[in-house]
Amino acid sequence: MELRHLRYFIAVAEEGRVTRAAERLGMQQPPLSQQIKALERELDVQLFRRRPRGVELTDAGRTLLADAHAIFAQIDHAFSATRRTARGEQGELSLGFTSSAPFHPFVPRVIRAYRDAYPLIALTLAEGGTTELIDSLRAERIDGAFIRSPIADPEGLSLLRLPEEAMVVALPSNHALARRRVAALPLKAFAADPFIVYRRPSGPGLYDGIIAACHAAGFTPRIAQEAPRIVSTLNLVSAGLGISLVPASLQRMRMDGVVYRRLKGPPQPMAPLNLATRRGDTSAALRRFLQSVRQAAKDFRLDASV
Amino acid sequence: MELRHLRYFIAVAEEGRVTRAAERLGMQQPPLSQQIKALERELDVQLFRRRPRGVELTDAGRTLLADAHAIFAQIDHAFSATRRTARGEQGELSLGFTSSAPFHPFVPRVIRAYRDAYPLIALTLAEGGTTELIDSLRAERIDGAFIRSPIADPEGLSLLRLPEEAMVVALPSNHALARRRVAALPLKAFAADPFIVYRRPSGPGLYDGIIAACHAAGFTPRIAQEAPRIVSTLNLVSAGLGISLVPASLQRMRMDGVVYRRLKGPPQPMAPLNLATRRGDTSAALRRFLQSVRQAAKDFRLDASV
DNA sequence: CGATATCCATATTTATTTGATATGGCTTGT
DNA sequence: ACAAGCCATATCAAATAAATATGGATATCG
Repeated sequence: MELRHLRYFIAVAEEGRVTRAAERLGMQQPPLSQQIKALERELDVQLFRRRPRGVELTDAGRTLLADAHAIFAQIDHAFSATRRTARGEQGELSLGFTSSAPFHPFVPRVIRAYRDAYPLIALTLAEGGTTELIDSLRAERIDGAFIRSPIADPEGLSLLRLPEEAMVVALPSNHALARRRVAALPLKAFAADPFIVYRRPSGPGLYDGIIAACHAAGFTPRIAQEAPRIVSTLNLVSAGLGISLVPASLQRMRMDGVVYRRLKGPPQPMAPLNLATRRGDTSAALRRFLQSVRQAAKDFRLDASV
Repeated sequence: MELRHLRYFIAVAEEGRVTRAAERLGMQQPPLSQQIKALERELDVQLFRRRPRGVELTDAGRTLLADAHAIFAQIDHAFSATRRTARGEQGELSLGFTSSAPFHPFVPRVIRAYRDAYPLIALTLAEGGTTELIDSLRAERIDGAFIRSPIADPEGLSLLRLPEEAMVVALPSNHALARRRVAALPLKAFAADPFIVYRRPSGPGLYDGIIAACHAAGFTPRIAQEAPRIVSTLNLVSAGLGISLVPASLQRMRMDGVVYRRLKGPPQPMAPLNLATRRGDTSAALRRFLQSVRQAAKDFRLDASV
């Protein structure tokens, strides 16, 4: 059985005569008669009654005709779904976030834009630690990950730099400098404070940037604690264990006992934002997402410069 | 596009290598590669990524694979539905009844047997006057009709005689003979009574049989009323307008003011039962139904003789 | 590290199958 | 009775699918 048989069958059934159906199909009558007969032979069912003035569907033929239309409709559907998938307009995309990434306004903005542009993509979002995200990326459990810092071993991965943001200092609210109602403080003012830093088990994280900024400010910070995630550093600050430098967008996370102050540079330590993907990932959905990300980054910088 | 392309595509997708898929399909590798490429060209979509160790589905290919299975499932379904229809195991059948027919135990029995044997046939049942039923039959609104009497113009129709039943007399309950608690009475006892007979606008109906029986009993009945349906004669009997002869099965219709008495023949007037169908109706569903009817008639006569 | 095996792609030839042409038989309407 | 319309069959031509032969790329093994 081939689709040709069904196509011919439909034409004959609808026209009621083989000759006219052959015209409609752009062919001659005899081969059409043969193909219809071949279909009947394969099904072992008489589909038409041959009448002097044409042919007439049998009950069985009527049954087949109804289903034949449905079959072609389904094939059309399958084809357009396949094409949409190839164009990246349909399918699935899994994205990961490190805990602080969603605070950066760029991230929710690009997700929103992408969802609006490609509503047929089923988007899966997952939060996780940077190391875990990179593993998931390599294992193809996710297709992209918003992370802060560059990664130690970029082998096979590709990193897209996104707009970075300033860091601010998070102080316990009973800190001497927290009482003063100033908008910004120089980094050097915290030379004596214990620092709580975010450093993941392997790799640099934001750690190096902070140390470097302190050095540039003329002191070596005293590291009191290390926390595995940026968000958890705030808990330690709140407990009064020290101060911390966190991305400015974290200020949206209001927390009892924590006060934020901008840093009056230079040096102005910055928190990067990156999108990690697999190098050589051919997924069209991802390709579209990267387009959206690049566009959003351009728009974002434009907004910021205004 | 032909189904061949989809068949080949499924084989390659499932095997993961063209060579092995070709073996499974009983063909060589090069033509298979070509057909896959032809499918990709028609869709204008890359379905596989060629790898050194085989081929790998793209996202678009995965989409198509899922749908391809569904397409073949639907085709299988269409084919078996067509075959079932051809065998008369699936489809539709419309039957008509004259009002008194369903009282004859044969009729519900054969309907039940047929429904049990062919549950996939959607059965439509309709009641109507004999003339109306015959018209419906000719117009192909129904496929068969259970009627009592032979029909005037059997042109193009076929009549199957079914087990006939005795007629009984229906008396008003205040009739002199109704008071006497006898099981059966001779027809001659009603020589003086006004008769209510069933006669349809055209054609003989049961009328002729009744008249003939009376003549055989030695009198000419006095016709007081004619009623268009057998059942409505009972209303007239109940009203005391006369007596009527009705099929014995009508006794199941208990009616205030009506008493039934068997007739002590000879002569014993009989009520026939017939199944009318279109001559040359090729419907397999009808063919099966006629089989069931013939079988049921055989069983019925066997039961009666026991 | 070179040799080999594996696998897919391309080119060419062969085989199959589809479609076209010619023709005949049947039914209906004039 | 004859002509027109329609489908079936037989034969021939064309298109297309499949087979064979071969080459190129990449991993596997000695």
